[in-house]
Amino acid sequence: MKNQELAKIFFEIADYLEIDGVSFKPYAYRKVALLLENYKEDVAEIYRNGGLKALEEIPGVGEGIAKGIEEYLKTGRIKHFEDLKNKLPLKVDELLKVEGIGPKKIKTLYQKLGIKDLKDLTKAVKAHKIAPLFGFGEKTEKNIVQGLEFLKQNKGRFLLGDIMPTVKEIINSLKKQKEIKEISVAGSVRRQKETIGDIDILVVSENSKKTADFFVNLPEVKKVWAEGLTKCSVRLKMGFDVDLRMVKKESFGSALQYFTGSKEHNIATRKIAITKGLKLSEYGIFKGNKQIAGKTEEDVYNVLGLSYIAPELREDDGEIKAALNGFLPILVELKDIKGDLHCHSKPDEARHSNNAEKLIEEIAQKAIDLEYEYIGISDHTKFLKIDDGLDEKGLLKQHEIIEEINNKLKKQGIKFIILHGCEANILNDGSIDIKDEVLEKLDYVIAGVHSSMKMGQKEMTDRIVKAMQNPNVDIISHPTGRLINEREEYQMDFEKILEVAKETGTVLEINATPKRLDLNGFNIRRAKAKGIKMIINTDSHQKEHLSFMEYGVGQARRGWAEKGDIINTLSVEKLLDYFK
DNA sequence: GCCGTTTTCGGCCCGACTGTTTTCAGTCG
Repeated sequence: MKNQELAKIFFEIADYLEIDGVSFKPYAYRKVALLLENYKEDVAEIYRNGGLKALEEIPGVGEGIAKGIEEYLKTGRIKHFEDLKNKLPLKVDELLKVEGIGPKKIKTLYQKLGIKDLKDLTKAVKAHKIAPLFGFGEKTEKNIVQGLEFLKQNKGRFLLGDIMPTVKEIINSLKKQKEIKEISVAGSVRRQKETIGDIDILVVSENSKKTADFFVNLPEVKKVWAEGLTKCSVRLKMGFDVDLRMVKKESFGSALQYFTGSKEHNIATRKIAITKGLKLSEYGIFKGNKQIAGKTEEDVYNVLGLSYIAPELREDDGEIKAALNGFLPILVELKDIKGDLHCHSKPDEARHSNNAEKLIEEIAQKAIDLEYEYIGISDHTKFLKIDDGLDEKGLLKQHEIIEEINNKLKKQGIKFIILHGCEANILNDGSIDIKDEVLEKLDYVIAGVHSSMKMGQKEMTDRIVKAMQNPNVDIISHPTGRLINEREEYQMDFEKILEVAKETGTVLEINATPKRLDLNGFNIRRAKAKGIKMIINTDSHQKEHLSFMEYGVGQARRGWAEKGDIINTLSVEKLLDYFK
């Protein structure tokens, strides 16, 4: 899609304009770039169908940007952008990543020292050329050194699922402190973003000094950046930073709203405040000097004339309008989930063990502890030899084992059932690696791509379409194949996949494994818009992984999914009915 | 450059902190 390419260009144009001291235009370009990054329709398609006029229908796109898009689609470049680059031949995006330097400093550094990229900058600080510059100084130079150092060792953002257990531990430790009256995590963790930069925790404390001391001395803490009565910053042993912010009781709601973000959502809410003659900040909503709201988030939204917006929706992507009109979805919740259908019973370390029955019983017990009504065993199949995939014979044997365990549970009077499925392989030609007469005997069939992931768009689309058209295939696992920070999505026509899923009633998986989260929020929203049913599965390879469910639910919520969109909120009878 | 239940022109989010200044610009979240 040209969307991403254009988004990148518009972000860079915004940076260049900012360096050039142009005001307001950067804001306009960034807004469009942000929108295009995740825009559901291909701009090339929009232009083909409706020309410039259609482009201007896109929110944030006016005459100027529409012409820019047209020029790029026709010639592959935008003259305005090329001119800016020629005027200031810098690696802007690279330099902006250095903490402490922004557009203005970049311009000075280029004009006075000819610094064009990180390499030049590193050389300049080593030669102590920065400090003597007008408007700079010793401290600034030192900060740049630190910024460069951090950039070098910074491995990028952390996976939500990797940091969440630690965050919960810290919150629980803090909750036990008597002087803490209110506590919540904020930031992108609260919005359930798939990757996280750092953590913000908000508290109301009756004894800030005591709370601060307790926090910086937690066993998870490796290094303390700052300790104060309103803010403490630490780095954890795991490598990410946590800020504890202590706020006043009467501002807790507005502070939580502010620190939860997103930034774009905050800007939008503040603009609404302005139209009502009010001012919204992290301290509250003010009419003149008088605070009229701020104790709870609900108050903040209500005073703005909005219904309460769940944190997962706060991306300025339509939620404000929906809240104004009372059209917000009632999002699916973890407690709505009645079972998990993607569980492997052959954990890596026990791949060749003979106690299959015991392993399945353990998974079932874990699911019972989670108050599920059912669990589905879905091991890999024979094409994946390295994963000890089951062949037809193995699947039938497993079927008997599961039946036995179910009988045992029944005798014990436990109202819980183990369903039997598999995660079969979609081969290159779209066929399934297990015979249909065996697939038919299973309660359900998941099919997924596990090989030849780099095939071309048409081939891959045809391959998955053919699998969905197999009447025995109920669910497509991790539909796009992406691995966060590791691997891109398959090349495929996702719109086409969605259409065929709708036609065939195929369920698309929301895979809750932290590095997958596939479908992600964006694609979930596209699928929902088409009326496609989804299922949230953990793809667990050991029983502890069943707890990944919360991250899948988080993505579903980011994708505006409601209970009715997710089939594992159904009772087992209705679920099996659906598969039929 | 975009946009309009305040405007087709005149606006465009808010506050804290830092480091450089001597009242403030730049950066960050």
